[in-house]
This record gives sequence, structure tokens and C-alpha cells, in this order.
Amino acid sequence: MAEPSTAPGNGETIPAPAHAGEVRAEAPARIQTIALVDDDRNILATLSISLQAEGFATRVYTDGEAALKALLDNPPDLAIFDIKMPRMDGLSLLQALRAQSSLPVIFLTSKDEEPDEALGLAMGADDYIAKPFSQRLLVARIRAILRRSELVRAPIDADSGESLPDTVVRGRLQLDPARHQVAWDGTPVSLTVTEFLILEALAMRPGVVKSRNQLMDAAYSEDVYVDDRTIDSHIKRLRRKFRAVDPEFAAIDTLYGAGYSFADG
Amino acid sequence: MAEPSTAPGNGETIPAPAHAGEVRAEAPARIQTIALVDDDRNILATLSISLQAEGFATRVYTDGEAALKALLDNPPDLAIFDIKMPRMDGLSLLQALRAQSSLPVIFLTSKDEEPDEALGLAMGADDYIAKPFSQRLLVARIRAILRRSELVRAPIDADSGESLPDTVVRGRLQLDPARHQVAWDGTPVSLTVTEFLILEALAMRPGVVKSRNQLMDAAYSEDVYVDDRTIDSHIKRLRRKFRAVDPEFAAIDTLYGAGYSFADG
DNA sequence: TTATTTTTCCCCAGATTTGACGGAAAAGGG
DNA sequence: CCCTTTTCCGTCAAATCTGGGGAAAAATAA
Repeated sequence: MAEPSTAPGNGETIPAPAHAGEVRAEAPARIQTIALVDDDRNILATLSISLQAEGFATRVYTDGEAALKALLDNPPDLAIFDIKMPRMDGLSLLQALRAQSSLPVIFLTSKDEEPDEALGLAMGADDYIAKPFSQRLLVARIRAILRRSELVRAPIDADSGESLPDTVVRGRLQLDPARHQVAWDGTPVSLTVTEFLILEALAMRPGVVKSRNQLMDAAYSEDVYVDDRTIDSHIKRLRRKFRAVDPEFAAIDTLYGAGYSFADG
Repeated sequence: MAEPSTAPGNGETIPAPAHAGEVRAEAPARIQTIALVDDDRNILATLSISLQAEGFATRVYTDGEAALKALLDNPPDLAIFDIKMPRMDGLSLLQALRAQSSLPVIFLTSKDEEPDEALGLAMGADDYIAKPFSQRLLVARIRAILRRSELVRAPIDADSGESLPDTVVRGRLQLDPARHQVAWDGTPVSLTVTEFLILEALAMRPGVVKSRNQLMDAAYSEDVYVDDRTIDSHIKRLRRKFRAVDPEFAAIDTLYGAGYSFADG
């Protein structure tokens, strides 16, 4: 198996390539570093390449103790441990790490290790992923966790900062993302999760046409695909529920051949 | 492309049946191509047929090296590799491919393979599927991945970035791609998707003559060919719709023998 | 487990859109 | 001015899309 340029020894930081493979806008792109700890060098190499392609810098360790030291000394933004490792396994490593650090950690587990999940999470891992897994899933989890920890780290700036608008109002629609609650002219309408997500995607950008694919993206995780008509079904039920409250309801427009949109106020 | 068309069973592009099963939203039907790499011709044949039935075009390779070359030369929309293959196995193939391309890849794995070794390494792929799998599952995964890569390519919208150049104004014409909305002197004109795309192509470059072929490219994602007269028909409908709003409308010029253009403002 | 929701899929009838045709009209060339 | 080429326009049948009604499948709750 081809090895990465340098033998995956311990701790070299491999910068991400300049043109990160995937597009990610967000903040003024600071390259984030991820530490990988696993005894299998092939896995390390593959993971490393994948993550670099996604725009992360990586640091790899095959030895738990060495890793621990480095993680404390010069913490990355996130660490990924294999649960099973020879000298010092992932759980012990996490335990030792947690004594001094709150670094975000993702566990890798083999399929046949159900109980470890609970255990790992209880011990303070931020997430765990069962092998084998897709690159897509891993990257999604990583980004989710990094986003979360950034929010914590950069807490509610000024006092005024907490200004997350509780409810979004779009004409006669009131929508409360935090509570998953919706009302029309003040009358509450009870929606299922999927319905809510689709409505939210539409209502957040009134007038903008959302294709069925875009709505799927809003309502489902990235690795799920459902039939286009399924979106239609949800729209159907949304309309029905709103019509039950207001027979004249017509705020969800169909754009033949394009998708749906929420009527501008 | 430098086709290694000599190698039997390598690289024939098999067109999908005319009436593809799936619906397209934004731009009219572009048939997507999937490359299949596997040493087992039976599997290739079966997969190929299944996928064609779902409206994909397929390209099959039994040889890893030939596949690599073709994938780089003339990339499909997505590739599916069997992990185990004689000359160049799926893992090496992926690694080699990843060095130069971010083409979406799905791995096929056998159930009885060393779970940790092989599967752990499959992580550089975008997704993997364990054999045996249902056709339904495979197609769902494929669509999920294609949807995602389409979404990446298309939208700049994002939740936060309000910085969308919303409407394009060309003289008395206002045109809003995101909303699929068009107005003349402020009066809305309702267009179909095809009409919209053609008008957009013209209006984006006022005064520039667009040949019918160019307009076709704008309206049909490059795979579909229709009669020249059909463009005329769309122009006709466009003019009619605008004239309904402004009898003097004359912003779409005919360039005899060349094509059409949108009048400079 | 069984009972309820929720979600997905399928199918059809009715609308809408589309590509193509044919003849009339307009433009260009000599 | 005549003839040829190209475009315009009305029309129509075919293709495509949408709105629902359900039923089957999954997910949740009890």
C-alpha cells in the first residue's frame, strides 16, 4: 500500500493543500488541524489524505502515549481515536486526556462494539463513528463538532449578542425554529419534523424557488435520497394542514418544472 | 478522449433509454453517467442494466488501469469500484484517482472480507456498499451523492450570505434568477423554465448575438438536441408574452441567418 | 410486543409545457 | 422584380409535471 510521503511517524503536521477539495464558505477560512490516532498506518494514511482533501491539516500518531503528550502540548482543533489500540487504547487515552483538556474527540469503533458507544460518550467523547464509514459521514461529523465547539469558544459576544430571533415572521406565518413551532395568523399548526424542515427552508427565503433537491437537502442528512414525489407529498400535507386553519391558504407556490417557493409578503 | 476502445469490455458508453425515469428541476434533463469498475462481468452487466433502467448512462471497465486513465481523461459523474480486483484493486485505484480528481466514488465490498483491513481503507471513498445489496439501496446512494455534488456546484445562497445579486436589470427588463421571476416595466411576466433560460441567456449579454445552438446549450444542459425551429417557437412565445404586457415590445431582435439578441438598453 | 404516527412510494387524472409541422410573411441576393 | 432562404405564427399531439388519494414501510410511542 502506498504510503504518504513521510512514513507516518508521529506528529508531523501535514498542511492541507491550497485548493481545498470542497467548497466551504463560512468564516475567513482558518485551516483547522485534526489529530489522528490509530495503530493502523494504512488507515492513518487514507484518513489523512481524505481530510486534507477536505481542507483540514492533519497530524498522525500511531502511539497512544506519544499522542497524549502531543495533544496536551500542542492541541489540534479536534482528535480522532481508534478505540482499539495496542499500548494505550482509545478509552484510556480519552480518560487521560479529559483530565486536562476538553479537546473535541471522535471515536472510531468497529461494527461489533455496541456497548462502547455509550461508554465512550459517557467518558466524554463528542461523537463516535462505526467502521467502516464513508468519507462523507466522517467529514460531516467533524464539521458539526467543530462548529459546535467554535460556538462555545466564541460565546455570546457582547451582552446584546444572544439576539437569536426566537420566532421568524413571514407575513401571516410565524415560525419558531428553536421550538419547531409554527402558527398561521397566530393559530398554531402542528407539523412533523420533516414538514417543519421543508417549510422552514421555504419560509427562510420568501419568493426564492427551491428545487426538490434543495428541499431534500434541507430536510435530510446528505446521504439520504428519497423520491422527488416524496417532497410533493410533504408539500401536500403542509398545504392541507394550513388549509385546515385557513381555507384560503395559498402561501406555498408551485413553480412548474422548477420547485416550490414561499409567497413573498 | 484517448479511448482504449481496444480492450474488450472497457469503456463503451451505453446510453440510457430515452425516457429517463427521473425528474429534473433546475435545468432540463441531463443524463448522468456512471462508470463501473469490476472484474466480474456478470456483476458489471447486471449493474449496468439496473442503472440504465434508472435513467443513467453507464460505462464499464474490467481493468483498473484502463479505468483510471479513462476516469481522468473523460470523467463521468460518479464511479463505482469493486474493492477487490486483480491487476489494480479498488483501493489502489482510488488512491491513484484521488491524487488528481475529486470524482465521487462508491465502493462495493464483499461481506466476507476482512472487516477492518479492507473496509477501514475504504474510507477515502464517498460511500461504500456491502454486497449483496439491493438495487434500491444502490440507486438511493447514487442519487444522494449526485444530489450533493450538484448542490455544491450550483448555489451560492447559503443561509447567512445575504449578498446575492438578486435581480438583473436590463433596461426595462428585470430578471431574477433565484425566483424565476421576470418583469417588464415592473409588470410581472410568467415564463416557463425553458423560456426563462433562453431569455436569461440573451439578457445576460445585451446586444450579443446568440445562435440557436448557443441558446439550446443555455436551455438544455448540453446533452439534448432539438430542432432549430424549436428555439424559434420559444422566441415566439417569449415575444407573445411580453407583447401581452407591452404591445410595443421589441427587445428581442432577430439577426437574419445568425440568431437572436437582446436589445441594448 | 402492539398500536400509532410518520414517511415513503405508487398511481392516476388533469394541467401545463414542449417540440414539431406547415403555410404565410419577411429578408436577402441578383 | 423574382427567387431563395430564413423566420414567424397558429396549431396539435406527445411528453412532462403536479395534486391528491391511498397503501405499504419505517419509525415512534405505548
